[in-house]
Amino acid sequence: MKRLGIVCKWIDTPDQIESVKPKDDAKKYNTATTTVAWLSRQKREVAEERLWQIMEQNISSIGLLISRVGDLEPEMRMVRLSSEVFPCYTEPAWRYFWFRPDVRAYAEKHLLPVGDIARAKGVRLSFHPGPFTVLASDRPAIVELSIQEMEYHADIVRWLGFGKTFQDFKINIHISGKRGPDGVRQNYGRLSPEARNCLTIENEEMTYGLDQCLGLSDIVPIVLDIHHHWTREGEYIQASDPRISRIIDSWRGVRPVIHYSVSREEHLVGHASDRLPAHDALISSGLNKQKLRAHSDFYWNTAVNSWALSHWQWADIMCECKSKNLGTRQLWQQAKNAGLISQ
DNA sequence: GAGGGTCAAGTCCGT
DNA sequence: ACGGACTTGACCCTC
Repeated sequence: MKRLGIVCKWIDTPDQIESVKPKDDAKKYNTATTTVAWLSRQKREVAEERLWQIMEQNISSIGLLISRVGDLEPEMRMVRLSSEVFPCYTEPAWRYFWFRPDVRAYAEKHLLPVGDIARAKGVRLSFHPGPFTVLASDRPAIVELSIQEMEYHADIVRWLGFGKTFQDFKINIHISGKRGPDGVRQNYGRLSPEARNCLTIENEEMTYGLDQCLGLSDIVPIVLDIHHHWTREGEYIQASDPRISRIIDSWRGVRPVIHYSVSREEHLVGHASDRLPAHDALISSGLNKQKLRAHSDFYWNTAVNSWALSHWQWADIMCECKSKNLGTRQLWQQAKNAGLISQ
């Protein structure tokens, strides 16, 4: 099955890109969170009560989200879960809460049925820990926190009943740190088996591009972000490119996932929506890479969409647009119109 | 309820 | 030095 994925959030209308209001129906599909600052201002009892309530609410919301995604057309049954399922899990002041036996017992009991929904409905799941997760950092303390962050995600994966086989669930991060690919390689061995089963590495727009990521392809699958690659190299990489077969090999038989986003339309003033933007012309017109990085709300350029869909033959496509499921459906519709979806 | 300030964390680029 | 981009815009508080 070929899939297009949805990232982290469910919305019903474009105005919810900004924010989902408390009484919006979409609220129930999305995770709640809190802040360290707010928790620290409360009495311990109040703070713990809030964390417990968020735990219950978020287990419910990811269950509803996965279930809803599982009712979509088969080609859209893929969703990235927000990292905020259990907020402050790796925050030193509140970590103790999440390691309380009663909290873990609750998580274990109630997350497994959520994972069962995903398995029953064929929903492909993933996480994308935040940019603070830097296994290749040259600062040892950051590496420690990053391993904790990976293990936080791995705990949830395990409770959901995944992480048992290679890439039954994806936890994707960047290289990012000064130690580069070797830093990832060295710390890879410190991860739990479940975290290692899930780990993938994605190419960045600025620092570590596809070629450097491919240096890790013997231990970890490579997630190609085609927009990052375009931003960094100015190249519309083609499915026939030899590097693609190296990426496919890194997934060892599992269908790869790539990421697809497009630059914001307002940064490409007056650009036709049916032509591929020319990277060199944009840069020489004074647009910097910073501007090219920012993700659009919708998939406004049909030519870029067609190029992205040309990769669908070999990979599932995670749709990183601000309009979330609305943008995923937009791309799905273009795929259907192009005859890429049967019936 | 709306609006504005605040929010754990790394790393980079551009001003 | 600092804002903003990536990662999840949501929460909290005041009016």
